This record gives sequence, structure tokens and C-alpha cells, in this order.
Amino acid sequence: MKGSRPEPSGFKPAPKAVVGRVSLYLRQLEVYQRQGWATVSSSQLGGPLSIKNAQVRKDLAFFGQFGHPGVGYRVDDLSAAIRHILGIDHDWPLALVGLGNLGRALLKYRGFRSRGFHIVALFDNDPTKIGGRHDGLVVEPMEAFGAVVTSGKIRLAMLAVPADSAQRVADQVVAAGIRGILNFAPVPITVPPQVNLVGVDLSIPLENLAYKVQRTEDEDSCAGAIERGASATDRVR
Amino acid sequence: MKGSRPEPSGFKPAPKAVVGRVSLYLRQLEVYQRQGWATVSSSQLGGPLSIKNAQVRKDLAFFGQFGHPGVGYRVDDLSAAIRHILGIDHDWPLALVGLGNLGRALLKYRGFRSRGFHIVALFDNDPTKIGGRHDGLVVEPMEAFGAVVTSGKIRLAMLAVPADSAQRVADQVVAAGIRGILNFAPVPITVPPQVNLVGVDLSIPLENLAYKVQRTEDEDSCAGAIERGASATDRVR
DNA sequence: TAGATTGTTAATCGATTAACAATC
DNA sequence: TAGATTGTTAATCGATTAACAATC
Repeated sequence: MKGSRPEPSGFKPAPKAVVGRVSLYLRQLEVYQRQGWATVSSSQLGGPLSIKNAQVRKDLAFFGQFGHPGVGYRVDDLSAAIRHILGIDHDWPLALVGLGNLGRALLKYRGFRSRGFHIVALFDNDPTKIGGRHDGLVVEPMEAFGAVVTSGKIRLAMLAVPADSAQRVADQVVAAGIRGILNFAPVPITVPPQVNLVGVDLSIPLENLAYKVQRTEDEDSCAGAIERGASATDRVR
Repeated sequence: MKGSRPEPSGFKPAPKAVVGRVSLYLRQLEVYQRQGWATVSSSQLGGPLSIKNAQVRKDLAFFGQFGHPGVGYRVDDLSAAIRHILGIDHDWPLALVGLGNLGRALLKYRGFRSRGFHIVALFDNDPTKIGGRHDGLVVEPMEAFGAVVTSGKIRLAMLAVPADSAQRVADQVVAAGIRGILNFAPVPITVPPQVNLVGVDLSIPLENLAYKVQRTEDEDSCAGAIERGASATDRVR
């Protein structure tokens, strides 16, 4: 079944960066859709996202031909094409593990449902939470995970559990045959290569932001010496 | 004050990708700290994150010399050094705008506090929410934003507002002189260049995951033709 | 037709990896 | 000392940008 990973000559797998940008294009297309635009150029699509027009065209060309020379891209068509490419032209049932603050917020978050991601099963291993109802779903114990996931044909799981149980829960989820994990626990976890893992640590973007702000303020005040000389001069060995 | 953006010769600004990885190193260091390790090698630090040892050394070397040849990096020292680099060796007061499901979850999220990010002021423009208490803080109307932010020396704001009010709220926040914005609204917003913006759209990583899972399953079944021939053959013009 | 805009090639740029002398 | 591991250079690799013929 797995086999030799054939890689037919001439096929380049889509770079991770491209897939991320394609998601952004979809969001921008939806903005234009709401505004009633029929077509957009690559410049109009990339502009608000600070992405160059050549980049937009090259990214899209990766998946096929969607544009019309002299005209641009038809908003509705491109939007539908991107949904198909990303695999969100159909619903994805999801399992949510962990019903703390974050888990409950994720359960109610509208952004997932509007893209076809539906949470259909809840799990926790806290006895005080098991059996509780949220949005019409009953919290199941982790022991039931395998059976529920199999019968519900669930391929994706979101983990919103504490750091110290993240790896253990991940192992259980992998054992149940899940195909993809979205990990919200603020700790790195490891899974076997056939399972797809995406980590979402909410404090990382915040750290990035703090770094940027700190840096722009350093620039403004003592223009030049960033980080007290650490990298300000070329080190002479 | 702003001036000519001097760029002293010999100074390379840290690439965005490097800063992101440095945040990951910090998390992995904390794992080793909890396990009582005194030193780590670049291989040990990068391994669990699937980052090559050369990459780890190069990333860190960007900010200075932290390692000891033949020994590795001292866990405590490197951890402290990274905190200093990222600007999280001191507390950052934060304003949170929007107290829907996501906003309330962000308010209670432990991951921020443990990194020095403290939400100290809440805002909303829903009259039914203004005046409400959460975690000992009172929800203020947006009109009060400028005054509160100035008196509290708040430089960062988190936006957890609906898509259709995101840009308007961003404009207000910018006008109040905020230096950095973390945008959780699932829509692209634009801000002037002197304001730092980081967007966090929770459904993007989920889309990425769906794409990956879809792709590995395509590979498994009909090994070869991905996306029905779209890019399977080199197009001959 | 003239103007606009695509898909694609070639040129540039930056980021990752491998290798190794220097160091503990 | 021998073994380990750094910081750094050079080589590779991939990603971005500019430019332009083809197209509507």
C-alpha cells in the first residue's frame, strides 16, 4: 500500500510556503467576492497581502492554469479551484481532544465550520468532564477514541490538552489510526512519519510580534547598535 | 526620529524564519530544563524539532556566541539568552479587543502568561459586554482605548473581533499609537508600516493539514497522478 | 487594434546543508 | 591526549523577482 514513493519524473511537490499563501489568496478572494468583483488581476490579489504579482501567478500556475490573459482570474472560479486544491471542497469531520478553555473556544469557533471543518466528537480524560455536553456533543473518555474515530470515519484530530499530557495523548490518537493532528499544546510532540502533524503554539506569533516591536524601537532610539554589539560588527577571527 | 533607516554596513537583520525557529528552540530547551539537563548539543536541540544541527548552530550564531566547543550549550544560559533576544526577559502588558468565545479563551490561556504576556485591559463595542468582569478586569468601550493604552504604557494589542469589524478596530487601535497587533480575525487587514502586524488565522493550519492528509492519501491510492493530471506532465507549449 | 494581463523562462536572491579547522 | 562539538566557510539548493512572448 505505501510502496516506494514513486515521484513520477516531472512532478514537483508543492512547497509548504506555496500552500500557505494559497490559503491567503482564498481569504482575499472571499473579500472580493463579498464586494461583488467578477475578476481580479494577480496584482489586485497579492497587493493587500503584500505579495508580488509574479509570486501570485507562479504559485497558482503550480496547480494548473486558472487565469485569462488580458482579463485576470474569475473570482468565483479561482475560489472554487483553490478549495478543491486544498481539499476543502468537502466536509472534514474532526475529533477534539481536551475541553479546557482553549478546547471549548475551538469548539465554538466559527472560522472552522465556514471552511468545512466540523467537530463531531469530543474527548477528555478528566472524569469530571466526561459525560458533559457541549453544543449537543457528549464528552467521551479517551478509551472510546479508537471506536468512535473508526465508526465516524474521522481522519483529523485537534489536540487542546495540557503540555504534560500532549505526547501521551498524541500516541493514543496515532494508535487509533488518525491521519492528521493539529496540536495546540505548547510543547513539541513527535509522531510517526505517516501521520501529518501541524503545531499551533499561540504564543509563538506573540513572541514574533514582541521581537519585531522591540527591534523597531531599538532602531528608532539608538539607530545602529542592535543587541549591544553582538552582531553589529563583522567578527574578525 | 524615524530618519533614514541607516543599516550600518555589516549588519544583517534576522530573517523571519530564524526568529520563528529560535522560539521553537526555547520550547525544546524548556523540555530539557524540566528533565534536568545541564547542557545540550545542537543535534539534541534540533532533533526533536526535525531541524538539522548545522541549522541550529547557524541560527544561534546569528545573535552571538552561546556554545562551548566540545561541550554544547548550557541549557539555562541559552534559555536566558534566547529570552533576551526575543525581548521576553521582561513582562509585556497587552490589550485584548473582543470578548467573544475566542477572546475569552485567549484571556484565560496560560501559555501567554508563562512567557511574560499579561492581558491588562479588555475592550469591546458591544454594549451588553461593556462593564462586564472577566478575571478581575472590566470590559471598557472602544472609546476609552486611547486613554487606557497611554496611561498603562501598553504597546501590544490582540484583536479577537468578527471579520467585518476587524479593519475598523485595527484603525482605531493604530490611531491610539499601539506598536504591535496580533490579529485573530479571519480576514486580512492593513496597517501603516510603522505598526507591526502578525496575523493568526486558526483555520490556515487546519487547511494545511487537510491538504497534507489529502495528498498522502492520493499518493497511497493512485500513486502518481496527483490532482488529475494538472501538474503530472510537463506542459509542452 | 491597443491595452492589459497571463504563464513561463531566466536571473537574482536567500536559505539550507555539508564540511572542517578551532576549541574544550 | 582522544573525543566531541562548536562557529564559520563554501557548496548546494530552493524560492523570489523581473522580464517578455503569447493571449484575450
